[in-house]
Amino acid sequence: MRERPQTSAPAGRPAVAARPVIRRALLSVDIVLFTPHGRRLTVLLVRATDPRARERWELPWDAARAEEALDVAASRIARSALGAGPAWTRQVVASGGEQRHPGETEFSIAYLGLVPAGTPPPVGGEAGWFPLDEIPPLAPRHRAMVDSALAMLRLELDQSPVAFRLLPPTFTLSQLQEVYEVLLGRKLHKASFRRALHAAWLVEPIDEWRSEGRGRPAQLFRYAPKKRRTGRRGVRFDLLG
Amino acid sequence: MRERPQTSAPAGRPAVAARPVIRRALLSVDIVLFTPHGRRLTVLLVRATDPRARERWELPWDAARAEEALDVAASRIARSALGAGPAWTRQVVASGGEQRHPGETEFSIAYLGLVPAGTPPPVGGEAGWFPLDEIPPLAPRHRAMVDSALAMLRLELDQSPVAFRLLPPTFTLSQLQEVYEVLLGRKLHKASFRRALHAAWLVEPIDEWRSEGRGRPAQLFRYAPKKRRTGRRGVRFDLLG
DNA sequence: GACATTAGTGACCGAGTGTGACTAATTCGC
DNA sequence: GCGAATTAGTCACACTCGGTCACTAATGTC
Repeated sequence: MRERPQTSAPAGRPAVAARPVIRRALLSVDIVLFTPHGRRLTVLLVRATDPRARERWELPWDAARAEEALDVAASRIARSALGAGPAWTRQVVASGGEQRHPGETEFSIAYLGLVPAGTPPPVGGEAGWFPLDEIPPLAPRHRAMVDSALAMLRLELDQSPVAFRLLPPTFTLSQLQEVYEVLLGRKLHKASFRRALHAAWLVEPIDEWRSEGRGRPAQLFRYAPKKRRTGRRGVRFDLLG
Repeated sequence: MRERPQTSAPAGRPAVAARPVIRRALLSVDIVLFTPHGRRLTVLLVRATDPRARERWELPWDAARAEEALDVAASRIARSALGAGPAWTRQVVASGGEQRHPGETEFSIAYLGLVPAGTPPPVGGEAGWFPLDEIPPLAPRHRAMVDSALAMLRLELDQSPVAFRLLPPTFTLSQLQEVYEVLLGRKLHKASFRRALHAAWLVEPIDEWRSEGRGRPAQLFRYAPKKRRTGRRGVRFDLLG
């Protein structure tokens, strides 16, 4: 049980006890927006809103609003930073006061968002897409959010069909595989990828082919999940140490 | 980019601009404490701290404190509710105002904690362990936290060696398997379980046997992780639909 | 038409997993 | 004492899954 309000007597309970008075906290919602850029994954950063440090970059963020759900806030902040909303969002982690936040907020809730390839950053150099290995120095809490968001994204990749949200309604399997490779940050073997995809009944071919430059034309597919996987695996002990 | 503070001029930036004024929010930290009770998993609930609804149950919670890290707060709240600290904690989810919280806080950060079997609830009927299928009605946000915490616990089971924290330093493999079964909520096959455990190099036998009632005595083991698994799996498409 | 390039599939192999059956060592009931 | 019951522990088989190589197919380039 949590600590009692000081008004409650140690032995009995007073007939009318006051509710505990809770101090209000500074709480931000921050979003890590990813988009593929060629074969690299990039993160959206904006110029610091603190006018005393305009040369610094930071993740898009805003204060949490009591009347607004957290995921709605994340989408709003993304739309506000980018013009368009993300194709998918997910909560990543909440962090407290031990690491500095650019807005000096006490607590922050980080979201992850995916944006389709080709979405331009807004005008005027106030925002930009940064490849993962070229991210400028960030406030510690924002730096940790980027790392956590990337880990969460890769965990989520084989749980939900997030990759399809980065593609147009019809796509080739090579396009799909490239999206997975960019998000995972590693190459996949073509035959393995297609075998797993086939077993999952996630896509269906349509009667169209697309020829892109040289090479054999590729059949187009569309996202059409059919079966549910039972997926009853045993214990896996996938530990690291 | 997020909305500008109203003090910044629409065209240029004033020479000295004020930082955006952020409204403070009511933020709680709530903890879902699990412990095995026989072959069932149970959750710790305490009497509502709101004196106007003492007959209701709720999860242990308290307001977040700016000077205290969130995981430290979760441990403190657990210790305050139970006397002893949990063997392991993990952040589960942050939730906003759409669901009611018993303390009427605007935002909450839920933690999950594991407590070794046999830890008694504190005196006086102010707290109790409830089996998962006998949980009394809770505030909507707390009900959702319990469900999320259980899902998170099961996800985490094959990622980190959490089950070992519920056991004494030496244990039999049947004990270990039973802990996994209680946490997962389903039976496991003995041979599969031991084969996977052996492959993961997590335990080592010690030169002691324990006889519990009838049946062949079981060898004792201790947690002693040896190797690191490479664990490079391909894409898995473990979707539900 | 030879070649490069991209798409797509088949087949093999080894590792991993679900499962039933078996042996081993103890207590309980008689 | 002795068999039945009970729990511990292992083995072996079948099947699946995932990594890999090799091959065919269809296009553009020269």
